[in-house]
Amino acid sequence: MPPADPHKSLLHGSLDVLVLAILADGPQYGYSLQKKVSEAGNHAIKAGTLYPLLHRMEADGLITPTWEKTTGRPRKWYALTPAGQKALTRQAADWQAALARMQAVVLPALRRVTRFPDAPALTPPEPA
Amino acid sequence: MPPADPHKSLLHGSLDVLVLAILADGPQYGYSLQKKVSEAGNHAIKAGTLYPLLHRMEADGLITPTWEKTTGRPRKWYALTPAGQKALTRQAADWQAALARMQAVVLPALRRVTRFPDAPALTPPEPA
DNA sequence: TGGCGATATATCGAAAATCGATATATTGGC
DNA sequence: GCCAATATATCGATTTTCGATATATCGCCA
Repeated sequence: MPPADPHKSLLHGSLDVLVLAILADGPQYGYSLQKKVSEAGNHAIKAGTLYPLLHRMEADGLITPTWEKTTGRPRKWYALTPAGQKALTRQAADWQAALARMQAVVLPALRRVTRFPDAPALTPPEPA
Repeated sequence: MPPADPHKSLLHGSLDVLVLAILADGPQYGYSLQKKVSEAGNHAIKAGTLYPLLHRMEADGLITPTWEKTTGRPRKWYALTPAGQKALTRQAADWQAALARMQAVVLPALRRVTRFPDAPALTPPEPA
């Protein structure tokens, strides 16, 4: 059912996978998701980013909301739907695969550049 | 000197880190970078995405080009500058940190959902 | 009592990133 | 001769994200 997100790939985002993964552990509401996603990603996610994303995932049938009337501002709890669980299975597996490949490139590069931080810049093989 | 990328965070992108990491192993030209980045990320990156990105990184002083007049279309080789090496050190470290935290969320979720793919969706703690 | 920060959801316009298409040019295979 | 692969580049349209703003309640502190 999800119209298969137009662009936006494994390389970017991670936001969708992260939200789905957090919800796999139990329902959360927007504000708590914002905190958890920010903590997991080591970077603050703005409300203006998260809420439209949640609305899109809800429209795609991946998550389903339940309003809770608490004291204070009411909370909108989101739970994974079966479609959301399937999406998580697929997306998280793809994410792992891409991650492993990227690590194979980034880790050696980080080691090299950390060990020899002042090494001279390399030059092209045989530039004209 | 890089104007400290406006938005675009660790959570997304990875494209910058990946390009810097590949160049840490030696110079590459656009087309070869396109292939290598696509392979590493498990997803095809379009030329219309990569070339503007390379121009931006060049403008930021992270990479420096050298034209090579080969038989066929000439190649523009890119090499890491010292600033590019510093950027790689910082960005790759941040990337690792964010990655470790995200893995801590995604891996258990993937295991749970893979092991019990048809488990009933969880419901909010005490929805009104 | 009054103000402020945290909690909580939501929308809007602006800026940035990415795509998809197109342009240009050479080489090699069929 | 035609098409695919190589190779760099730009352009408009779509999508994403930010930053700001709106609204509302609660608790804290002066």
